[in-house]
Amino acid sequence: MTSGLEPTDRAILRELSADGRCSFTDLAERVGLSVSAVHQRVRRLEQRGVVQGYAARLDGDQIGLGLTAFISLTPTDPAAPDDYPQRLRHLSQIESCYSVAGEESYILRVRVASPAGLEDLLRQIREAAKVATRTTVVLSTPFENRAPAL
Amino acid sequence: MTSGLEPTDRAILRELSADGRCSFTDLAERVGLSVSAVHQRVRRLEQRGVVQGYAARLDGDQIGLGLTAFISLTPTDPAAPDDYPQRLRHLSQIESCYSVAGEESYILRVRVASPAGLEDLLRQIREAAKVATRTTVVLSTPFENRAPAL
DNA sequence: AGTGAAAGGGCGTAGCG
DNA sequence: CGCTACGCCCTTTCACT
Repeated sequence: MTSGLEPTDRAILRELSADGRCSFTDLAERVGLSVSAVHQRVRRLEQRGVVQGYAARLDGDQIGLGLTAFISLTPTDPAAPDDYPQRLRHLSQIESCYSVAGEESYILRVRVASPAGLEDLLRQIREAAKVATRTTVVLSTPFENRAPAL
Repeated sequence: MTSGLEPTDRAILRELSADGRCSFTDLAERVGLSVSAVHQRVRRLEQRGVVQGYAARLDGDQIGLGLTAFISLTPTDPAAPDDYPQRLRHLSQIESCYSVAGEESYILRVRVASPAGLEDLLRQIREAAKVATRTTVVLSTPFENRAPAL
């Protein structure tokens, strides 16, 4: 049980992680298979949900979202129902939401335009979810979202 | 100064964030432009570095990397040079590396197969970078890497 | 499950408004 | 900077192995 994934599929996933817009023709060449065989395998990987989708990676500075931060959430009312993701989903500045073990309950990764935008977002988060927040500002990002080790 | 980005470009980026493999023909239809005009704009966005690339989003469980964690780094030797990203880059389990303000110096997002894999990775990180680590294990991921608010 | 061929459509460059 | 035009390449399917 290595992960129920064949070497060929892993090679395909490696390529698509590095270049999500790679053509089937190139893909076929790189993994040493015919075009139609690769096509079939990619469709199966998509249907099984191994490939959940494709996304462009954008430069935060250039799209006017130059400030990244991590926000840890601690519930203020221990009796409240745990529906925080639902309560926070509408805030589009929150790009990722993780439920975690440890002192805090959730970790959010957010992107905003400025300190003022961060202040505003924190206010909205506290209001929507009734939580205490702890914020860690990102100064720079040496690397991000690298391709996983397949 | 909204961000030096035209509404049309923002529309294109929104589409490519949601579906990175979207054809130029579809893209043109959705943003209300001709195919070649869209093509030209996308090329410019790529050249300017606004679009840094395209990647497939993979299901961690199904690729044998079902355990995600955040690892905070604190230097043990205050006099050591700050070249931690260089020292850690070769560890492919580390998908993201952020330099942060606050008590710790760096936050890493990592993906491993199991608790044993996490233990092994922590050992390698301490060895390579001479740092103290604080690890927060992810229990579940309500949402991740959503398209930014353009 | 992989191959090869064939039909259809998208890609990408060119030239012009 | 956007549109039309056109040739090439890629995508997608099908019958065969």
